[in-house]
Amino acid sequence: MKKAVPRPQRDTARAIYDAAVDLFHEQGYRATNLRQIADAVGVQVGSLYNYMSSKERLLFEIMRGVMTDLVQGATAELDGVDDPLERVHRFMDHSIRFHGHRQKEVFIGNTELRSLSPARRRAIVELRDRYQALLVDALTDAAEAGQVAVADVRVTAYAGLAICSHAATWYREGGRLDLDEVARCLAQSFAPLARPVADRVS
Amino acid sequence: MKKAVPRPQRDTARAIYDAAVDLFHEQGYRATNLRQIADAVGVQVGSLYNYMSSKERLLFEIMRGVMTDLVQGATAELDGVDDPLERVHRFMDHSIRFHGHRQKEVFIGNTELRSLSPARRRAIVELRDRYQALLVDALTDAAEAGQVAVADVRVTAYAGLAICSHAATWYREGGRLDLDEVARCLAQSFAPLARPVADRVS
DNA sequence: GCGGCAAACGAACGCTCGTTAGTATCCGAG
DNA sequence: CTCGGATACTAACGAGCGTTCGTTTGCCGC
Repeated sequence: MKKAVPRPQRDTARAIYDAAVDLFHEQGYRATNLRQIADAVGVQVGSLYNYMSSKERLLFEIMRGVMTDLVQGATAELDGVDDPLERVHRFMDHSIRFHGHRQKEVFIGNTELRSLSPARRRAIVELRDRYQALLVDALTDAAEAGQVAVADVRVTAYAGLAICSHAATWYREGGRLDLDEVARCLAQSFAPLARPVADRVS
Repeated sequence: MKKAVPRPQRDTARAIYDAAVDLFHEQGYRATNLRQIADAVGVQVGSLYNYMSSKERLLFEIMRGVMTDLVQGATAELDGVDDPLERVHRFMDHSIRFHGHRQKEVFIGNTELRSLSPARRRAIVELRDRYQALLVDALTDAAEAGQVAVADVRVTAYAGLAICSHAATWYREGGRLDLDEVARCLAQSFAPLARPVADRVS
């Protein structure tokens, strides 16, 4: 009677992941129900449970995946770079690009922390803290080396992180500027990386 | 049998508003149910409807209130100030303070746009656009006057706005720094407002 | 004192949602 | 050819939620 035929060549697990990313990004985790995800995949609700153990677990996988990639990417980017200010620059550049490329997942990661159980939230927060520490440390070194003058390293770092994560909310691929230009302009908007403007009036 | 006694001197409408701000901020709009709000107020669920027409309307009132105050406050702050760069400075300073003082409401305003019906969302977006335009315009003037060198005015403005709104997510009253210090440090982290550091290496 | 109104109560409705269970179908290994 | 494991389907449960409704209570002006 009904076609319980698995579509050939279809990776359902991946399709579920992608649909969840899209919908969580568009509507938020709480506002998205599993029937919407099932529809997007082209499957019945119950079938989702062949691939996941719970809705919250699905959210967690998304967040852990993107945060892990973010930490590893930034760490790799800084590897072998000694100059502190250059480290700050690399961090910002990589972060902005990452937030542009994986904007939906990053946005979910920044937004849905509250939707996780305490234990899972703790795991994500730990990744986030490791990521943020990379900038705080680089900035601290740069300040000690006299490369930048900041009133407070931690607060300044928050400003830099804000610039990066905010990009995930407004950047659109194919927009007026490409990611290269956006990354350059945003990085320069962060005071420690601003080129000294010789001709600046006062 | 039951005490249907209105507590004397109690402004229930205000109590509902305050409880909603707290809970929406802590848990998000979707994750908060009216029974929690009623509990916080000390009232039964049904009684809430003596003061509001719907849950979404309550959210809308919160968002409209804070966004209106933000636009008006920033506009007043810039009134009579002619120097473009000074306008940028005033905007940032006021915004950061506002985001610190009314962090819960502002956070809700930045976060729960998705939870509004299209018509209500449009009203809030319009307020937000007016607020953002203040910075974009000031920055444009400053660039044209040669006071700052920016690769792209709009993107640079987004960086400034990011710094302000992000403050609502991490600033805590009574923390290591008071709001004055935070405002000064954050504003200086925004490149157009960074003091030229004469002794900066390279 | 009495009538009316504001404000609160308790109970219920109707719907949505995450999750589970039992069953059917297909494919590949033996 | 047949058996078993993936994978999908249908159906349902049970809890939670926003909202409505009829009733009750107490205060205030007449």
